[in-house]
Amino acid sequence: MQYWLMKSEPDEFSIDDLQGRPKQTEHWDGVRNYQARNMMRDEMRVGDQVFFYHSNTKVPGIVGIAEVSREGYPDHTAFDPNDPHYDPKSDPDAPRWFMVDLRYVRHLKRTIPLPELKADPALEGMALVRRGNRLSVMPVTEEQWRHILTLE
DNA sequence: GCCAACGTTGGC
DNA sequence: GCCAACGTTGGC
Repeated sequence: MQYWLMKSEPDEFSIDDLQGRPKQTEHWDGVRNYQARNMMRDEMRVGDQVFFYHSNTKVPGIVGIAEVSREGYPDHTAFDPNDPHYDPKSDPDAPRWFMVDLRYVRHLKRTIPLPELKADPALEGMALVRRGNRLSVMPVTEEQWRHILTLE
């Protein structure tokens, strides 16, 4: 069992959107960063637990939990010229970008705001709180996972 | 809306 | 292979 954190702008796709999808499941498309791509393509496994993080919003923070329901497969939005995430360099025969499917698990009892995560000594070293971090998919250790759940 | 941090692109 | 220019992310 592995743990992850994935960011989304709630104006684009929120945890409420995920909860409202058929089977409470949606594919996580549009990631165009190689580090994040590699984790989705190579490392994430069905059943892995994911913190759902809202970025670029009034109160950025962890809002809930999802789980991986399908392992990495090609991100088809890269093939569609009409899609905002279109990438002409991604070929269906040699896809450059990958995604996973996530299934909604639950909301946290409250949003754990970013400043609180940053101020927490137990979370020092977590990728999320490192300066200038822009990764949209990152690993979370089991210790960090458990600790964050004590904060809700 | 501003802007720091960072990744990518492309000229050389 | 270097690095300046540029675009994007995302907190504030």
